[in-house]
Amino acid sequence: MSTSTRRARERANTRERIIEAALHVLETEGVAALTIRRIATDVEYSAPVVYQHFANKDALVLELVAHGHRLLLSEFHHAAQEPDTDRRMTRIASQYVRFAGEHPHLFRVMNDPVVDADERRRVAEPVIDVLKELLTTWSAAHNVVLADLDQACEILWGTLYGIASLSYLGNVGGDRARYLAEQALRAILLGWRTETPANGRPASN
Amino acid sequence: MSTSTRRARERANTRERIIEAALHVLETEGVAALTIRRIATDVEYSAPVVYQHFANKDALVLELVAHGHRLLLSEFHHAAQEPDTDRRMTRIASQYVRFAGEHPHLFRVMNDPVVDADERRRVAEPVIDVLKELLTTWSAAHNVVLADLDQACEILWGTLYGIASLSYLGNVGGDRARYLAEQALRAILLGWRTETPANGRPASN
DNA sequence: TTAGGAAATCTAACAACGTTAGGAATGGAT
DNA sequence: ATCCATTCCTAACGTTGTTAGATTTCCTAA
Repeated sequence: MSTSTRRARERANTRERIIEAALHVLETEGVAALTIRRIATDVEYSAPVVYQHFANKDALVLELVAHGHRLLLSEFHHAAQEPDTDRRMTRIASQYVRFAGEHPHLFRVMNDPVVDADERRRVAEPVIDVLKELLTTWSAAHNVVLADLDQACEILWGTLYGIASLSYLGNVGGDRARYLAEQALRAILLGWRTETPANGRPASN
Repeated sequence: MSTSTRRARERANTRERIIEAALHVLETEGVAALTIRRIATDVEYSAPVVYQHFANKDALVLELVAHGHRLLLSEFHHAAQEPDTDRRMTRIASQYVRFAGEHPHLFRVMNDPVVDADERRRVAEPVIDVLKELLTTWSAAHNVVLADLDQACEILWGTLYGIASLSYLGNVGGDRARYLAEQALRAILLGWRTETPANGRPASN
């Protein structure tokens, strides 16, 4: 009995070590260096051992994607402590772009079509929920009635992703991208506020 | 003499056939099917022949990316014929997202980090120039003085790319993405207009 | 017309990849 | 001490991008 639990513990442990090794390779050397053999070497095993813990490479990468979203989520939670509703939004935007700049390779696999669309949406959900929550309190604070919260959130999410990609694809520098995200957010929010007259009629977005 | 020009013509011709075959494979079967051997087979040559026309696979893919941008540019030119300045902007936004939906695999390689960042920026330039031009006439028509045109353009470009990616990554449907892009554009432009008071003082974006 | 040489093309191979099969070692239970 | 399941490794398969070397094709020049 006790031996079987120990074995399970060891299994879970090496599984975790594989994920950590993969994450380290990805972050330090990029997606091209992320090979099964390389990971196996780093954890001092032969390549097939990896397949005892993950069905295939995509399943392992999915774990990295999930880790990335947890990381992003924690940074969002940190940024969400800002009391001012408006500054809170801009800080979220800035933080998202900063994340993309600080973890470019991770950011890449987090938005790579090779990982299944449903799985990707699933692991990204908590992050989007935070955005949705912040957007709700923001609209309440400004008496803005958004006709469709999901839609507004998707616009924000898409916009942030696009501008973050701008830097990650090398079109603009990281600092500028952060500034762009803040300005884009400001413009969008201002647009929504303007669409809602003082009497609080639902905006048509 | 005349034979050498004929040879050059034949060379250019097979080069073009390779590009067309590659484009066809990419659009119909996706990036995974785009292999050198497959392309060579389709043009009825052996694989090494491809390397007489392109230094490596990336150089060939870059040609597809350039083609994609030319295609996008022509659709932009078509959409830019809309006389109304505001509708022209929304049509551009809509058209961009539509392009991503109709050419998903092409859209993917057009924004793939495997192709060199400088080259990618270079082939995308004409498209961005159209966007910049449209943005200029729009701001003039509305007496909006944008402090930094490049920045405004980058925000637009990033936003459109982000929302197009939303559908291309499977987060939202194609029709909804097009609508989202229009709404995002509307909000941003409205935000910029609001930032510029009636007297035409430069907006702080 | 034919000998020579450049250009074009093919076959074969290399290294690296993801992945699987089959056997050897390990180690707790009877 | 024996058995059996788990763990692990070596070897291999098929595919990828890419290159070397041989072979064929075809124009040029004697």
